[in-house]
This record gives sequence, C-alpha cells and structure tokens, in this order.
Amino acid sequence: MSQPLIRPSDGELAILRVLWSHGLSTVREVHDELLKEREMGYTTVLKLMQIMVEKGLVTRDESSRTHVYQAAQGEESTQSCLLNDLLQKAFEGSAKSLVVRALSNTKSNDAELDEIQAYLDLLKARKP
Amino acid sequence: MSQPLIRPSDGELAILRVLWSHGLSTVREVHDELLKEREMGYTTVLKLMQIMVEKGLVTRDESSRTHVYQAAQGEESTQSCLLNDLLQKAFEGSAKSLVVRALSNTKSNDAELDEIQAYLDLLKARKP
DNA sequence: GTGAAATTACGAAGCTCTTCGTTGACAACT
DNA sequence: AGTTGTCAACGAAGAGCTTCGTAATTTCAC
Repeated sequence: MSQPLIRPSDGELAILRVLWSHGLSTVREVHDELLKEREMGYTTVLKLMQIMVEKGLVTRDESSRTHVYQAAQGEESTQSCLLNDLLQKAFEGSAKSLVVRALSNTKSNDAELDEIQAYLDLLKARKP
Repeated sequence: MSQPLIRPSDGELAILRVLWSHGLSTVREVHDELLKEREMGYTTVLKLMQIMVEKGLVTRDESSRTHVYQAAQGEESTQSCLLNDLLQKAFEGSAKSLVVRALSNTKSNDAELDEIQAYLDLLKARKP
C-alpha cells in the first residue's frame, strides 16, 4: 500500500509546495503563487505539471476544460523521502549526525528547542 | 574567508565521500573505492573529477604524472550546505520540522538519542 | 455568430549530469 | 629500441530538467 515514492526535482518540489498548502489548484493558480517567489512563464509551469502527471507526482481532474491538479503524495512522505536520500548520500546513514548538524546550522529559538525536546522525550519514553 | 560553497551533485558527492575518508587520492584510488559500491568506468570517474576541479570542488596536484586530488571544502560545510538547501525547499525553513521528521524516520537507538539529548542540552544552556 | 481571452498541447532548445570510447603521452620493462 | 601498460585529455552521446514559443482548442462577451 506504499506508493513508489518519487523523489521530485527542485522545480517539481516548488509546485508540490503550492499544492500542499492550497489543495486542489489549476495551473494558473499555481503559476500565480510561484510568481511571488520568482519570474517564470505560464507554459513553463504547465509543462512541468504535465510531466508530473506522467510521473505520478500529481493527479489531474480533466472533466472541466481547466484541469484541476492535486498532489499525489503527502508532504510528510516526500520530506521523509528527500531526507532519507540525503541521509544516505551525505551522512553515511547516521541520523544523529544529520540532526546535530541541522541544529548547529540554524539558530533555533527556545520554543522550537522545547518542541524538539518534547518529541525526544516521547521517543525515549517509548523505549523503556 | 568563506568560499562560495558549491552544492555537489550526487556523483560528485560520492567522490567527495571517498576523498574525505581517504584524504589525498589518485583517480585510480577513488575509482577502486567506488567500485565497491557500484559498477562504473575509470574514465567516468576521471571526467567527473576533472569537472570538479573546474568547479572548485576539489584541488589537484599535477606535479607528478598521476595527479593527486583533494577535497576543497570540508565534509561539515558541505553537509550544512545540502541541509540548508533541503530546509528551504522542503521544510519552509523550519529546522524543527526537519529534525522531527528525521527523528521519526529512522529508528535511532538509545545511545544516539542520548547524544542528541546532550547536544540539545548544550544549546539550551547557551541560551539562559 | 464573431472576436478576444484563456487554456491545453506540442515541440524544440539549452543546460547539467553522467557515461564511456578513443587518442595521445608517458613510463617501465626486456 | 620496442612493447606493454597506465594515465590524462578530449569529444560525444544520452538522459533528465527547465524554459518558452507557437499552434490548436475551448470559452466567454458582445
């Protein structure tokens, strides 16, 4: 029941971000959203999304003239997929190294650290 | 004094891994090492490493006939670079999300969890 | 109905990454 | 000196990603 889980390219990921936060969207809606970040043509986005249909990254409702797109895999699954990939290729599979590097990288505020601590406690409690 | 920090491709990263763990290496040494993981031609590795010289990912000592290569940027810097990139593109810049996802992804053992806890304590202590 | 606007479809071009065959230079051995 | 083996250099080819121009189709306003 687990899909193949495709690793999206950078451009595809940008589109998926929009679909995740906006839900069902047309090409125009996605394009308008992406324009806020950087300049790009409408047909560029269209072409990318058509390819993503073929790959199975998104699904498409063609019943009306303006097609409506939807992300085919969840945000969390995709994050896991990309993270696992990086883990193997750059951290020799050591989740600890990755987490430590991520923490040292960015200045997390206290609230964030507390949330991480809470999750860590949860993991520890589950292993008595 | 901080270099531009180039984001290496997958193939380049595989070569960097060898250079990081083995130090100064010839193309043949890198190729032999990579062969343990997957099949690939000698000239393929050579070509990649030549391109990496042009990009500044590695440096090369050409004084003897068989050139000797060396990684130009450290393993930690490169990890940070790749991690930051993923952070922006897939986690909306939230280090907390990334860390939580990484932790939930892999079954870390107690020792690893303890090490992460220790690092977390360090960060907290630094912010009173 | 006709013209304008929006949308999809198509194809091509440029780029990077990856792969490898061939060639020419150099070295070592006989 | 000639043969053999190793190496760097080069070019080319194929794949994937990104970009966009153009054409074809549908819809809508008038």
